[in-house]
Amino acid sequence: MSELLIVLGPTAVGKTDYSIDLALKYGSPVISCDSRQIFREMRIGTARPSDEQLARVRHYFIASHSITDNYTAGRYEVEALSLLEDLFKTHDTLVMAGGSGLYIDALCNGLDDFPDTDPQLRATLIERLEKEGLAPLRHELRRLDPVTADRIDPANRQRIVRALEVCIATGRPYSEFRSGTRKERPFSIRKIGLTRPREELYARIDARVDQMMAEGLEEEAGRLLPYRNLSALNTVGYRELFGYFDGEYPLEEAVRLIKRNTRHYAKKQLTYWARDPEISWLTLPLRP
RNA sequence: GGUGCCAUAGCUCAGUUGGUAGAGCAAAGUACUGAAAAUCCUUGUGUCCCUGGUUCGAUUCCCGGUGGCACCA
Repeated sequence: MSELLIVLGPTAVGKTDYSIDLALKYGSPVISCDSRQIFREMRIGTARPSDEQLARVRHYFIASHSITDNYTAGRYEVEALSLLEDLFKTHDTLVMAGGSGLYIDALCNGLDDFPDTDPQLRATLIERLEKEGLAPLRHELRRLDPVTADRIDPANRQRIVRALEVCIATGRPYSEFRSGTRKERPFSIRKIGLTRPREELYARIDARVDQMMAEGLEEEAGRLLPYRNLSALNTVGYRELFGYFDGEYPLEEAVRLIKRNTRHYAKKQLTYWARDPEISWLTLPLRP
């Protein structure tokens, strides 16, 4: 009986407006599924819904956590699931919206039950990575878990560190935890994918970046500069401005890079979802 | 009007001592299980400006043309 409608799509496609309309239609709040809008310290650069939009419909997981929380997809799965359980007591249909593919997958199918790992362990591994390079870590992973070592691209340091941290923390290979089974959810799911012609999407991205700059993205990024090492700040729109603050290039180059990297991000999102057969795609018309 | 330089991928250019060509950027495609707006991987056929000549063979050398730039009048 209970149904979850998930509005997904590339950045700047128009998810916010669409999901608010849908939520109003069903009397539902909007549950956000966005790994960056979740942070209260990041408003302009993440294109958080406006105060007017937030006033029209109750939103969850918008500005609800701090960049210092080290938020993860695993935590989102737990928190969002528990929220849904609660809301389904009083709603038949709930609307979720967001662009973070891994978070959506975590919620729909569940992540495997990896044990918690010590953040200190990851810090140690990253330190080794910086000092010794990737090769020793790759060899260690091959020794501890050849299956995963074969699966991960040899140059992908982030995923090698992650797999290694699980192997070391548990004493068992990372691949042993990967069951590949989907978790049952006590509600049905409908995924609605929003898309637009590529050129139109890119034009919207360019326009939105200009808009962000006009709203004071530079000032916001400057305020967050002391936190640049947090993974939350490893985000399009902020990292490019940090480079400008460092004197690596002029401001207009930073803006060009933000536009380019946002386009790349949108394309990556489309690639990620292209293989998901559960999505019903909807090509949005030009705005009147 | 004269002289010189330039014309090669969407852009900026390199190159071929004559055997149909390759970098950077842009772009496109791909992978994805607790950093995911992250992190990785792959992809260059293009009338080498046009006509004619030399040559077995011309994008390359030569004549002429067209366009651009610079300098001189």
